[in-house]
Amino acid sequence: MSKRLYLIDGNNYLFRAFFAIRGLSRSDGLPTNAVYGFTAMLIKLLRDEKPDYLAVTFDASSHTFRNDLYPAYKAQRPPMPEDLVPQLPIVREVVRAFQIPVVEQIGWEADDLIASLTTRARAAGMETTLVSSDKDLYQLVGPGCTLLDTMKGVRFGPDEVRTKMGVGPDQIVDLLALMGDSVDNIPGVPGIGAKTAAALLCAHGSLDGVYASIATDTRTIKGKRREMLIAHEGDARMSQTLATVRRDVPVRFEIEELAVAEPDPAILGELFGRLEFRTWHNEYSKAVEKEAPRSNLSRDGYMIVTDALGLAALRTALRRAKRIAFDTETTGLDTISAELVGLSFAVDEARAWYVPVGHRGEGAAQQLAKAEVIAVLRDVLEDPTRPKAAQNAKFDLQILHQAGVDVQGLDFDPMLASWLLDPGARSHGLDALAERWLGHRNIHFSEVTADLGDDANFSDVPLLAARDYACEDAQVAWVLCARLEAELEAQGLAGLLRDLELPLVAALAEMELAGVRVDAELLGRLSADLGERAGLLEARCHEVAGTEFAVGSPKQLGEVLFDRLGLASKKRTKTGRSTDSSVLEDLATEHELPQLVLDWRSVTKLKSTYTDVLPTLIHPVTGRIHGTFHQTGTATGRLSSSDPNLQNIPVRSDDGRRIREAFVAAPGHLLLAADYSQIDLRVLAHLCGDAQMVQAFVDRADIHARTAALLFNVDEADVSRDQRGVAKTVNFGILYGMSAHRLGREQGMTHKEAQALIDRYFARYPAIEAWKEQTLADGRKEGVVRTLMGRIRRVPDLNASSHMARAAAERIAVNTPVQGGSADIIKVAMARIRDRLRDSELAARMILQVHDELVFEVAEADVEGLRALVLTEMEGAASLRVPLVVSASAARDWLGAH
DNA sequence: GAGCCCGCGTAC
DNA sequence: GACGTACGCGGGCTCG
Repeated sequence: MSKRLYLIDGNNYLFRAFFAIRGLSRSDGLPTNAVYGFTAMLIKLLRDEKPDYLAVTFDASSHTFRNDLYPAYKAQRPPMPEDLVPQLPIVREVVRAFQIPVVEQIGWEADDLIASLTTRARAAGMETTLVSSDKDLYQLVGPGCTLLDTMKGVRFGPDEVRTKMGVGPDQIVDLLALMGDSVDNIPGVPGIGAKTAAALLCAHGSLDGVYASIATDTRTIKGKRREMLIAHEGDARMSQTLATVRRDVPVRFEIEELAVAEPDPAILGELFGRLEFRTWHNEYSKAVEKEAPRSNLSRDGYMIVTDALGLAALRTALRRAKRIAFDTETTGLDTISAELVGLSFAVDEARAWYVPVGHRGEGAAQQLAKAEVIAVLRDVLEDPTRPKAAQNAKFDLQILHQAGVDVQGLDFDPMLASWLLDPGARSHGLDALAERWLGHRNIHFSEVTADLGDDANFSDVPLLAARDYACEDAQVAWVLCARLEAELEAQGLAGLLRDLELPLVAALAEMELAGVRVDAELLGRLSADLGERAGLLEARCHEVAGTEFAVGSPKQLGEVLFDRLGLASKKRTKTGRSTDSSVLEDLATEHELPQLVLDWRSVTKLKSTYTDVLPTLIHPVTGRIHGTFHQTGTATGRLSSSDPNLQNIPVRSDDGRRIREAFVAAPGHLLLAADYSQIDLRVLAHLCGDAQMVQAFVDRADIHARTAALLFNVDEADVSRDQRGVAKTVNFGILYGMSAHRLGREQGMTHKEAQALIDRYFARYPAIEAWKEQTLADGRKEGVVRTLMGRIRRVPDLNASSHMARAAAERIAVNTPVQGGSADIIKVAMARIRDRLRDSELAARMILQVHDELVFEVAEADVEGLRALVLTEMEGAASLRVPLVVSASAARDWLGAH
């Protein structure tokens, strides 16, 4: 295939970009619209067309031979828009940053340079593409030369030119000579436009043909038109010269110098940063990071196992290893339906193996059968005395479980280790960890799957590429284990990983695989009901507002409430006036609309987030919903949940509770829900050791009533509902660092009263304040706060100079030991329950965790057996200064189990 | 039109 | 701005 040269008509594109994109400028006011549009074109061209040779041409000066011939040439041009002028040098800078030659020569127009380069390229056997929309350039179209309008996505060959202009490329000059060009101020012949000119040329072939015929042929050329042609022959002849591009300019570039070079992403990233083109800035800056040198990890020790001998050798190496890092490659991320494609193992920094078992296409014939591989490696994988490690081991455990292997002896997981070291860190992915800790850039998944089709997966990756990718993951995981283990030891976190987080991995893996059964029909009925009510409420909102508006748009709602109806805006958000529920509740006394909006929101929230979505997440194979529990999803030590989030299923409102009813047990089974009573306050009581608070829990008192009694100096038996409510708010407020301002607002009291209440709270529970102060002092000194079981969270802002940042950090520092301590406790319980269930005869599975609650699915006959086991393990998960109390009950559905 | 941020609301 | 931890929806803006 011949080489392809692309010549960009710089001025043409600059002007088009300028007018196509309006109002884009840098924050200091420098206009950047034309630069932006031009750059977008350039990037698109490079990506879509992948030129071999490329140059951008510009007009270098306003005076050319055409002005000598005809001083008025281009004289009518309006001056360049003043917003475009400062962008000219910037565009040149962008082009240079892309390593693309800028071709411009004094005394020549870009068109002449383009024509001359095209001529040379044609002689060299190249294909030229002119990137422009200028009709002057149509004359160059022909063999080996087409014109591309990237903005319209149209490529012009001779046929397209003929269709558009009515004449072929070789007649374009004569066409322009006759019709003229008002933009360039080429006179042409008055009275002859595009249509007439084309018709004349069709009839007579060329300008010369037209004038040769004029004397003899009075039939087709007659009247006024004939007179004008004769009178303006001079103009026509001159116009012809003006419109003809020169193909013989001594352009100071050899074609070879126009070869496309790889641009330096650092330069581009920096330039785009200055221009405030954020997306490109990020993209190229990221590319710079990716180009970081590979570390000294070697691929020399990567092996691929495709025969029995190799497999036996691998088995021997694994049996001799102190620690095995392994990884699974699969057809997808859905662990229910994903198929095992290959296994990789590393036993030290140098040696790694890849065992393909499920590749298709090329090389598939060589690979060992999955059953054979599993048969040979099973005893190593299932041997609890052989330490094994894997990045995000939960996934690999699930995949291997589906393949019939029950992995034992999980000993390390870099992802969990990284999270324990800094639970606030942005990413704990293998690639990020390799960069951060080893300065090593991993082969990215997209690199090995890049050239495969849309339906491709890892099983389509060629064996050698798969070997490198998979072995690297095992190798990097192995090295990270060694590195992070030392780090954990140094920070006193190794025990937390070993005794708490790792034992939890299998529990979570099994929970996710178990999934939860939902009643799709019930959800469907709920959706329909909610949808109907939403429609009625929306119509009523419009009616009451006196206008149609998007009820779900806080912006539009704000306009209706505050501008149209004149209600008072009480609260601001970063971008406007708040319409959140507290505001609407306040406004509800003044107008009917706020309450209608609140009702609409509640109904549509339930529908769009739960009843519409949950049925779509039912797995086709199991008929159940398999959410994900993230072990590294929070900064405090809690789990998080997604797809769906099973930890925020409604329970507080009546409508919400109907959704819980849709979470049901399988036939013959029940759901048992067991939840800790007041676990956060118990942890707080334990941490601070406050005598009063500890006594309240030892007495098994109602903590909120007891607090109210202390706050209001009444007998516990005489505490009113309101008093208990206030005490409850204060109890929780303390955990979160609530301000007196908010407490007052929520409880309808003055700021002063609220402050007095908080002061009295701390006076009654004096150790709480002392503990807070101690926690903050330790935090300031060490930069971290700790939970019961030694989990840490970094809180550098405890020493921040900004008052607001410091106050926020202080709330975090106080809340984290409490929230994290509760998380520690339930995690211990989960791991123990999982182990005990495994050894028991009970037909029961743990299926959900909601921070202080565990939900099990259990055969009806085993409910009592399970309840006893669960209560024992949950209440015994930690021994605190206060008892842990758990209540558990069972029912067909989750709502009933409370 | 995809991707992202924002406001909002659900849970503990 | 003012209460900690999450996830996820729809609206709407930016950028492509």
